[in-house]
Amino acid sequence: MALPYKAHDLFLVAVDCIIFGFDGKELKVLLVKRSFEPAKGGWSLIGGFVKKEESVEAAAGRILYNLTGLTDIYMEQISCFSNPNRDPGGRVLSIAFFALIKIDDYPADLMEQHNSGWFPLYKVPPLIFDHRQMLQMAKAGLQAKAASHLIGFELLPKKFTLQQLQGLYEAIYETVLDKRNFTRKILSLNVLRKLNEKEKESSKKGAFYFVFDRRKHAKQTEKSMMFL
Amino acid sequence: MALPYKAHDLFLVAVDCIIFGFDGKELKVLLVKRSFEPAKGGWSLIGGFVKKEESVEAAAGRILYNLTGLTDIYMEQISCFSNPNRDPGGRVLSIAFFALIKIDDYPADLMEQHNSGWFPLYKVPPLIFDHRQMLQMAKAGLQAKAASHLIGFELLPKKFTLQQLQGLYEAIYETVLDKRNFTRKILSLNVLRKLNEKEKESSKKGAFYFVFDRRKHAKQTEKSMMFL
DNA sequence: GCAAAAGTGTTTTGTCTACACCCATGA
DNA sequence: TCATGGGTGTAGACAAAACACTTTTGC
Repeated sequence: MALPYKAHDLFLVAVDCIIFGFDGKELKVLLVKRSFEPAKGGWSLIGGFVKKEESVEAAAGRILYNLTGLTDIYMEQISCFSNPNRDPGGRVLSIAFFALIKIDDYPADLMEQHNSGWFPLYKVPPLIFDHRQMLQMAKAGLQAKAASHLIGFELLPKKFTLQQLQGLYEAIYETVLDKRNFTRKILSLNVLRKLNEKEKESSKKGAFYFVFDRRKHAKQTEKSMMFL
Repeated sequence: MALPYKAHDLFLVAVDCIIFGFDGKELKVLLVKRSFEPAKGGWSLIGGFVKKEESVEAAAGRILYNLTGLTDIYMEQISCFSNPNRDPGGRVLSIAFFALIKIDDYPADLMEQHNSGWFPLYKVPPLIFDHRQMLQMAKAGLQAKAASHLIGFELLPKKFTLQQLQGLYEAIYETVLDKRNFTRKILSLNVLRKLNEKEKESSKKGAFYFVFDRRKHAKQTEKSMMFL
């Protein structure tokens, strides 16, 4: 069969991933030092080219796996970036994704190996191409999503204290929340299970651990998570 | 200079536009009968291929202009659709946009010329490829955006009555709103200007026209528009 | 015994919801 | 004069915001 779409322009298509992590205090983004031209040596989002036989989602998953060794990473498409001059190396479209990982799941040896590093959002170095803009949109997308869906847990260890959870939301929204109001609200969502175990690092008294309970969550109709 | 990105796969890239219109009663989407293979004769979103020297936004604008003769159409990127089998005619990525137009701005003669037609959202015929899925996402995107931004006015004529405006939000959210609560809320946003002129078609008494006042709007901090 | 973080309730405020009648007009 | 849609206010329920002290325990 003759291909019906002759005579149209062809594009290289990349994906770039804004990988967020949370260290208990700050929201951070994972960047790599680019190892090839153009813009070799510049700080860059994690990216790569899409292959013909895969979707862009599959490509993002593959690239994240290659970098981190992790599968089933929470991921969401942000936008297609397509300014004709965005990449001096060629005519490349890029589909940006944000991804949420538990910061401890990304082993330090891989960080060295890939020349990558975590940067707090307010200390991000100059980025190549339009990656700064991608980061801005990813941050906005994360805020929007977290306002209505319980995605925060993707950024926390399996068990966490309420104060860590509150700190995460404070980091995402760059705001300060009232401890009592936050506790009441999050518990009223009925998606947490309290463990009989305390985190004793950061205080003498110790704070109870909680886990996100998917069973409970499935039973809830999603309430607003707007903490602002 | 040698191109640094050799040996990566190339893609055709299309844009598809979900064009919404509002006739005073129903939210509608503009579809065309496809005039070429594959899927010739099937109902399709309005689309076309992206050219090398333009962004996807520019491509969408060009395609909308070619179809409607309109410029400065409100438009928002939804998502990239990239399933390898989505288009039997070739390996085509598509970037979906939703677009909002004032339904009367699209002249009837152009509709005939392009074999296009307006369909209420609950009476959409089977669509080609993944266009149904695009439409679903566009609808969700419209609802999400309209909840926090005053984009509804893009779908209404310059002057409109409060009942038309309410009808629009009811159509977008597929719900029924209380007239008094709606009136109070929308007027409290302080973005409308009441005209000294009445619409007398649909009632004996006549309903005052309002216009969206961009000056007032600029002075407001965007409040929630959630009417649900 | 004291420093440091954990945990816990009440009051006030504002917002959302539900609800029904009179008005102006053209036919 | 009557049928039609236009326009308007209030009370109750609920949710959000503000706010401070006691508890635990390792040092």
